[in-house]
Amino acid sequence: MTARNPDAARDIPEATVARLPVYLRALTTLADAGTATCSSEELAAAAGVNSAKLRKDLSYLGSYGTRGVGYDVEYLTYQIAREIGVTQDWPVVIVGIGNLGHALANYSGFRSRGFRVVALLDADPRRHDELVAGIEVRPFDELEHIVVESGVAIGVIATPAVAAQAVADRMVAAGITSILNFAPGVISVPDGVDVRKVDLSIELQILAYHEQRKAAGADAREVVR
Amino acid sequence: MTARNPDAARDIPEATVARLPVYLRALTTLADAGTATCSSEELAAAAGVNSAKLRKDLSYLGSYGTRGVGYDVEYLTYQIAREIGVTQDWPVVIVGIGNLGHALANYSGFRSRGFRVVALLDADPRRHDELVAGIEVRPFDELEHIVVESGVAIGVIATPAVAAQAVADRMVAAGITSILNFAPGVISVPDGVDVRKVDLSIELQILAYHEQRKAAGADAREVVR
DNA sequence: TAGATTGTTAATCGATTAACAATC
DNA sequence: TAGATTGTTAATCGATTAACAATC
Repeated sequence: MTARNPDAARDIPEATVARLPVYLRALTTLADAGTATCSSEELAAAAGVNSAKLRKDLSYLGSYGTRGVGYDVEYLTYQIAREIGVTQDWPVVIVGIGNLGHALANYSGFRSRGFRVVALLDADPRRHDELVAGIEVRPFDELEHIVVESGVAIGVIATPAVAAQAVADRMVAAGITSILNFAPGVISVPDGVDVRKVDLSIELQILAYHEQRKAAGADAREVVR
Repeated sequence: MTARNPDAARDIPEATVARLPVYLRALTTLADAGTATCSSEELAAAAGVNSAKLRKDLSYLGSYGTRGVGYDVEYLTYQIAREIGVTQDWPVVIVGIGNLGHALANYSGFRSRGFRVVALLDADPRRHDELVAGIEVRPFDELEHIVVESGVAIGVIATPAVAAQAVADRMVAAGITSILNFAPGVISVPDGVDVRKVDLSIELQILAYHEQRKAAGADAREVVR
């Protein structure tokens, strides 16, 4: 291996990192619409942020725009993709091929956005050998083997909550260092392993909180009227 | 309607609101394990945050703990549920019954966490009358009717990206004021409507960014060795 | 050159954290 | 009372934003 990307150490704020994929998606939309160049104002609108924030975010990556002109869509797309690390595909395993696992395996955006599903694993023998999105479902015990063979660094957990911690432990032991967890509840992992969590009912509850306050305001106005 | 919840106006920071559902989940876990009382330290551990943050968050709701003792699990559960607004069920419609819509409709955590799926809608006639999770899939055109009849305030979009904006527009016109969007891409809505977005490939790209930096560090160490 | 737009500065705002007085 | 733990304060840290000098 060679020494590369020496400025990878330059640290980009976490809030900015979380928006880079949003910019990438917005740039793709612009490119599909035939746009070759865009201003920070246009790109910000497409991404749903304000332009000051966009420019500040991009400034952490470097100077990829032209004053008075804007950004070259293709060039900026490449620079952001490179910074995120999705100029090549990352091999991914999905564990838990229930309803959600099916949906994830079939998600076509995967491939086009820097990821390649190399294996679908499930502990239930009744699911084995089934084809999902053209990929055979294999026993969970093959995890270690697959991680080593395919150089998998990222794992997706789509199991029921009770199984999630055990799956995470096995993933970490096998060498996986990034986990996307769709199972409800907290999983704990050693330092150096990143976990991101997607929880449907948490998202809905956050909406419910705001919804309740809107309703409370409406009630109050109703009473006054 | 009666005037209620006068302190609903007291504003709770957004970061705190986003964690309240996490605390609720952690409390449920503790209750299931038979725990009647817990310290901020224990609850924080179960929720995956530090205890100072937990206490600060809870302080926005009121004083529901006992110094020297801790929190009564059942009482705190109720107080947080009340604050979030999930002491009764919110009716929800899901639009787009593909793989993901199926998974969402079948998600059992829905019902137990304050939500009730009242309708599944899809624009494709071939999906109509199909039963998903015991609920009949109905034409998208019934949206307005269902929203009014069932008093739906929260809508879930699980359609392909191209349809998402049109669905959102119809939802807003029908009176929905909170949207959970699983379709990739930005949707725009008027002020007063809340949108939360769940995007699989964005989550994976955030993991990829950190993964790449771990790999870069390993490379550098490799070269030095 | 004149107009446009970036990249950066500096002020402001919000979130986190440690420490500890209050109090059970 | 002594020990434990909350609720709050205040300091710190990180994120957002407006404004504008730099520059195409």
